[in-house]
Amino acid sequence: MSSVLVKQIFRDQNTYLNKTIKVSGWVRTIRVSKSFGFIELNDGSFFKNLQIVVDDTLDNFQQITKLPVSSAIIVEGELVESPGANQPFELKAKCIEIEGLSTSDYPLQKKRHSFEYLRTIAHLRPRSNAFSAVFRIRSLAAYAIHRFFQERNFVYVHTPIITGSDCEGAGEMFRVSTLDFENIPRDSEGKIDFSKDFFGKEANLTVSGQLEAETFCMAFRNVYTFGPTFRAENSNTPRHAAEFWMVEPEIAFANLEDDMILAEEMLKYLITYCLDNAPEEMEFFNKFIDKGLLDRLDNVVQSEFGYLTYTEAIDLLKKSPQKFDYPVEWGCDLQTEHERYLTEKVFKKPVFVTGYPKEIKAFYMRMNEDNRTVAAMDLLVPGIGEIIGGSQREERLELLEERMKEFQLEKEDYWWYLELRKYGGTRHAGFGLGFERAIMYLTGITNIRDVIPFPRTVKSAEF
RNA sequence: UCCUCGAUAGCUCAACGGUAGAGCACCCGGCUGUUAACCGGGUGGUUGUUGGUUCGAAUCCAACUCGGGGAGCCA
Repeated sequence: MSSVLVKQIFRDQNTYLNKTIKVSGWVRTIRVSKSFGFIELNDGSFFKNLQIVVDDTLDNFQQITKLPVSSAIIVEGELVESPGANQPFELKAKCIEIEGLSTSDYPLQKKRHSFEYLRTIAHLRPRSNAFSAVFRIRSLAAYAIHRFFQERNFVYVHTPIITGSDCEGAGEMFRVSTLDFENIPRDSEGKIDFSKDFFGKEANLTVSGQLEAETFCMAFRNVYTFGPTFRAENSNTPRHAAEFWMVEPEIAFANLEDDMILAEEMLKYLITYCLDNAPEEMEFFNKFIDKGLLDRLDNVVQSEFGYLTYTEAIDLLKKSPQKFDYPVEWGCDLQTEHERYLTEKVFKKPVFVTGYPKEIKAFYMRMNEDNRTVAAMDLLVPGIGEIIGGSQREERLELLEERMKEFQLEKEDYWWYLELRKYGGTRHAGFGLGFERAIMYLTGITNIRDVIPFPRTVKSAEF
């Protein structure tokens, strides 16, 4: 007899009810009396457990009742309606085979553990309810990203993880090198001789696939990247990791408005997909992690996102009755407290801020008519802050070169990027979505370390 | 990197200058429909590390390590 997945049983119970079936999984908990007992079995396919009823007609009943938590077993029995209130059906075991024993010092107990503790046992935490839910959502969300773009004929580009161009100034980078640290080659000026290194030049882990994505954008029109990204910043916050995943679409013949429409549709698609395909997990988050989660997500899906310009935002903040620690002045970057005020207090939903002063944004962003702001947008969401940053790209070669000069960037280092403007460059735009921040927003989990299977952060790369 | 709070049993916490405790977990026993099952008993500690103050330190002080929260940087 072949095994049935617990998810199949829950989704299609009429097919299996009153039939003899076989399931396999791990013991989450056992409750026993003298001659009968209950096992909660989780087989990994589904968030919920299947209740197994055992009694002393089983020839290994004594052994079964003493199984340590997390033992792996194979159960054959009849699926029947359950008289208990907490489950619609249960499996009356006829035969239980022990696949793999656990031991009584198994660290996960059947009570609530702190996220801090679970982080110290990252190899076991996917077996807990919360992380089982988080990582199934992460998987579904990744799939939803691909579906969203593929349905719209976007081409998925694998931009390089190792990059030779120190582009963008998007952040501190991790160096990639095979040089012998004990014996570093030097040139005649005493500087490190990277011509002796593996790539014959300095190389780093990517901080963004955007510049490479733009090359494919000019060939495939609409493209996206989805992969790991690295920042070597000494950030110690619940929202930053050294290794994280980013989604970066890039669209041709498009302006900033098209970019924002795409971002809004993508986020709504992502939320809807997870609500539709993992209702049990989403209910769990709503019940145990963040009581207002489902209401908030529903609100996001239903409502139009807010829009305002940076200049309007500054005016709003200046008129605000709320006192801020940092002064508000046109030309300054918005502080976290300002962003939170806008998205949490004023709009109470996701809000796009556009048209930032050129001095505080990257060189590739398109100059506006006023010659002092650029066509940039940040999407701010309640509880997380900035979740998306994007812009229309500067397609006018002279203006782009001028901006690079202001940023003291060498034209030669960006020769291929500049050629995109030379050979039939078009209006184009794109954005970056922090995948983990999206997962945090979807689940209500407040620490990025708890939405990454094995998080890498400052002073931490265990597992 | 800065500010701030914390570290006591496997886990979550109490004890706040005078013999280190509870709940859960775990072990033993009981229980014929449990739901973080229940009832009875038991095991379990160099109080993060190092140094200092004191007759006496989990408790006061200092440094370090690690962790939480806030800020900066950003996604």
